[in-house]
Amino acid sequence: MIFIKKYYDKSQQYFIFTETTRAYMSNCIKDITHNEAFELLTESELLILKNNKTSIKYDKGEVLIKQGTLSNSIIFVKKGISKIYIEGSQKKIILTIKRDNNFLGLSSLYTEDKTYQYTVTALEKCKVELYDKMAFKEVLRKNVAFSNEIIKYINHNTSRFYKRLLCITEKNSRGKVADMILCLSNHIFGCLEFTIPLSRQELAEFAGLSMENTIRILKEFEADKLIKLKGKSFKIKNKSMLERISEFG
Amino acid sequence: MIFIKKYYDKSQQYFIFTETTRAYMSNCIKDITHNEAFELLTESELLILKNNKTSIKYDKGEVLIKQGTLSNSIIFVKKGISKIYIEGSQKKIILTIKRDNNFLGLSSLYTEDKTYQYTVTALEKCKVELYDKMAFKEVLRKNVAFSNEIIKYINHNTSRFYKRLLCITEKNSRGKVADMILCLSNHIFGCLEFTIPLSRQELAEFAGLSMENTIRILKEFEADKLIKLKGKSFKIKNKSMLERISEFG
DNA sequence: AATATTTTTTGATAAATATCAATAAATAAG
DNA sequence: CTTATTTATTGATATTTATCAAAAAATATT
Repeated sequence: MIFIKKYYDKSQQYFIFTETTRAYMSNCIKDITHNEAFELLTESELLILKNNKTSIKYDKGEVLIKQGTLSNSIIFVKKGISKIYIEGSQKKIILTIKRDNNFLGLSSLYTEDKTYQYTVTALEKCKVELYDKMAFKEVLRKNVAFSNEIIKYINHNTSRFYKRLLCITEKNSRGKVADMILCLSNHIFGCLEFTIPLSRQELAEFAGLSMENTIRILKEFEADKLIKLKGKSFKIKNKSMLERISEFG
Repeated sequence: MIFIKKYYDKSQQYFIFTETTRAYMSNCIKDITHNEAFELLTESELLILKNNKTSIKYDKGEVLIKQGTLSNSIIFVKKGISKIYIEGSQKKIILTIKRDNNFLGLSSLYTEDKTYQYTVTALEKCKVELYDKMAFKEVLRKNVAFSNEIIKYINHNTSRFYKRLLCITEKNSRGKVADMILCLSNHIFGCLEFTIPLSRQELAEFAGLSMENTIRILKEFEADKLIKLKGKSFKIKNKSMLERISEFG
């Protein structure tokens, strides 16, 4: 159980450590979809939602949720990838990238602060449904199975943030970048080759680093044949090494 | 709205910035107590909990919840302060300090991963009640008002972590230490003079810094008459300056 | 296609923070 | 009360990371 902290060192091996007793666990746990929640609703409850629903299409770059505005809606993203981020006074940090069939805004349910805690923008064309929060809460009050399913989604989200917080405090910059690449691969795209809808600046905001540093590490990974880069297209060539860098870096 | 980032500079003023349009918002939002939830329960529901309850006393330093173990209980802390932290492979990070009348383990409800995500240890003598998770879930299923109140607690917690994540990524070390002091003052002790039940190492884990760096900054704050230190006893002497350091640092 | 604009990349440098080592202070143990 | 042990502090140094500036590449505009 003793790990001697190392530094990623091109000349020798990547790592020097004594034991490897733990299996690798990605910090980016698999996301879950939220569509099953609707199956728990009765006809009349579905009708309440239907009567208080607006369907909207967003183009790439458009804002679905703006941090600080009143949270009047619960959003269900039917189609499209979006990024959730917090805007600080000087920096932005991308909390997560969300795929289809996910709720947005659940974390503003029942809070004293009636505003959204984060901003969400579309990374590609998105089809969403806006549910009036009052109506949504009415359904929550009526249907306890639905309510508990929502708890499940919220807690799943929380788990991810615990991991993220640990990642950000504990890992060095290479570990953060490796973790991000694995997260994109495992969680968002589900394959080893993908094209990201993010700029280098956004990648940096996702990793929690400066843009220059992020780029430099990506290039370093490329030079060491861990990944192949071409603009926004990524190819993972040595996943297990990335995992080790993510874990020990 | 333009802030010229500064560095805390003893010789001149602490900060150089052009405008101050935003009001200070602590990153450590006031914690809420969880005891009102019980008032939402019927006699029979209270009985279910009562029949599946164990009352335990913990001494200082004892582990209430251990990260990675099966989450079989929902804990209600009746009395005493505890620390919640995540154990990484090389570092620990204290998520928060919890006071009386708070649930622990709510974030493990309905998650696929059946284990606790964090460790909780008593910082002083604690009186807690362990509720069997099955029984707790049964009550959740029966009582939607209770269930929604639990959502409220979970989301309140989430809000705090968003702020914490931002704090950790955005602030420099002085900002982090200032924020921590304000958090202890506002949130945990509710006054300007208090004695912390934490070692310097634990303070560092709370701030997300090395111990040496944390100590140095504390001494710096003391030299600049922002705080008065004596071992574990703290006295805040210039709160507004700490707030500015927390906000701009 | 030529030009302007933005994004990405590289290099040099400065700043921030962690680490290591040594000492001092506080607490515990005998 | 003295000694041992842990915790806190200080100083020196190395490492990490951000920042600034400039160049290259990619994209958008005319």
